[in-house]
Amino acid sequence: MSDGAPAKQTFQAVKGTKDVLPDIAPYYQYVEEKARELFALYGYQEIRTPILEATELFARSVGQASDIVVSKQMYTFTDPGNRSNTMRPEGTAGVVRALVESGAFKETNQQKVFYMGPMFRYERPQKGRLRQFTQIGMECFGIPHPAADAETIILSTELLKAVGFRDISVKLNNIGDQECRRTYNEALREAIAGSSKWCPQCRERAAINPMRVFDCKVLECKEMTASLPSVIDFLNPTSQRHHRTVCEILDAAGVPIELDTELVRGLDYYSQTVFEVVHNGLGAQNAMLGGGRYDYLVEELGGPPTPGVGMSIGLERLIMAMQASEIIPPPAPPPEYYLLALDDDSIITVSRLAVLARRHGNRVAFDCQPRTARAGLKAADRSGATAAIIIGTSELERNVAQWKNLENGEQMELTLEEIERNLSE
RNA sequence: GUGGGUAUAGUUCAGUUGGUUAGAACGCCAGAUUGUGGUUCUGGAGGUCGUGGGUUCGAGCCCCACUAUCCACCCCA
Repeated sequence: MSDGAPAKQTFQAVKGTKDVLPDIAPYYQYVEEKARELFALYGYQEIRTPILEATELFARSVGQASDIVVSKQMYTFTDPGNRSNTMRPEGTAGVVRALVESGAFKETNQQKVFYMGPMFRYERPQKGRLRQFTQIGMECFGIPHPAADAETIILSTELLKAVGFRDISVKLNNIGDQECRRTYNEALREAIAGSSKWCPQCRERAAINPMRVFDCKVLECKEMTASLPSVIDFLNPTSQRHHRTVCEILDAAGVPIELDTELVRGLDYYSQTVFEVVHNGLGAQNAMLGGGRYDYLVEELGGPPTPGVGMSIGLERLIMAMQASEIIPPPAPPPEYYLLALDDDSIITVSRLAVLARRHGNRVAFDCQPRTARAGLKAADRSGATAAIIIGTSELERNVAQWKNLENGEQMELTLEEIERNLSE
């Protein structure tokens, strides 16, 4: 500012955000590509909704139960027009809003869509938890039949298999409809009130969201949850049938499932099927994929009564799991040719050759500046190119170029015409 | 919101009880080869030791605060 050494300001990524540098980007591309392939096979269409939504949309979708807590974990701000906006913390609400708003549900209530993109939650970062993270998700609307639940789970596991995971198992549960859950929650409250050994937090959970006691990490509580009533015993006949059919279809499809009556989902709009896939390389936040049925959400968000089932994948967690499982995405293909200009006079000719080769679909590396033969070949070698084409003044004068095979080291002198012919293949 | 760990070169990390000029590996650049890669050898660049204060004759090391980061709790759409 004043005198002395100028202080150079440096910047770093905002807390809880992460750069996807070129060494990691292939993981994202690979998973996204596999996901797109599968969504196409299953007839799911892409939908892209804004990152910004009216705050009220999310406030409504998550309901009152976790209202206070959740609102603190959202990126909410007042825009210059004095409207309260929120950066989406999840994908489903925006998708529902878009389909309702566009009138899609008036033509047919059956919609199969997928999305992928960044989500934002204002939370304390830890392993597997960022403030900006990426989700790939899918939603199937309008089909109450358990076959839709099963298809969602099947696609999920097929995707994980396509990415390269082996021995994956889906944790599956059914939490009934709203009526079942009301009676079940009451039973839980009673059971928890019956013992004084629960931790203070579990006592609080009993009041707000009793099923969450199954997530408690206190050892004593964990032991006690085993003797709590099971949700399965509170399912009405419809829910029982639904659950059984989902299991039967998955069984027939050869999808390994692991029934887990302690698997819960907090929010009111969930119903029936809930599922999750965890991976043990992920730390405390070990779910890499989760989903379930939500037959009450569309109506809650102002649409016609429409059942729905969906899932979403936490891409960063999935990638961590890939790394823990040593699944490596295919690397970007190396250049076929490495074009090397030894001096400034050769740049125009080499640039022209690069354009020619690329127009014919060849991957070409070119430094866009003169390099010494030593530095250029070193770089060419590292690039993985199979051949280097070298031009300096002595080649320029004679209208030739050196063609060097980088695998066996053989080098020959070709006329520019011959080079052009080769690069046009 | 709560608790614990960490912060030294581009990266991963050493750094003795507090002692002179802060090191290694990898990477980068260059030379050996004045226009030819991989292996090898030699050399070089690159650090406000996170920031600010304190203790001390002396601090990368000890103390305090702040910041960042990691992990866990809480919560988990």
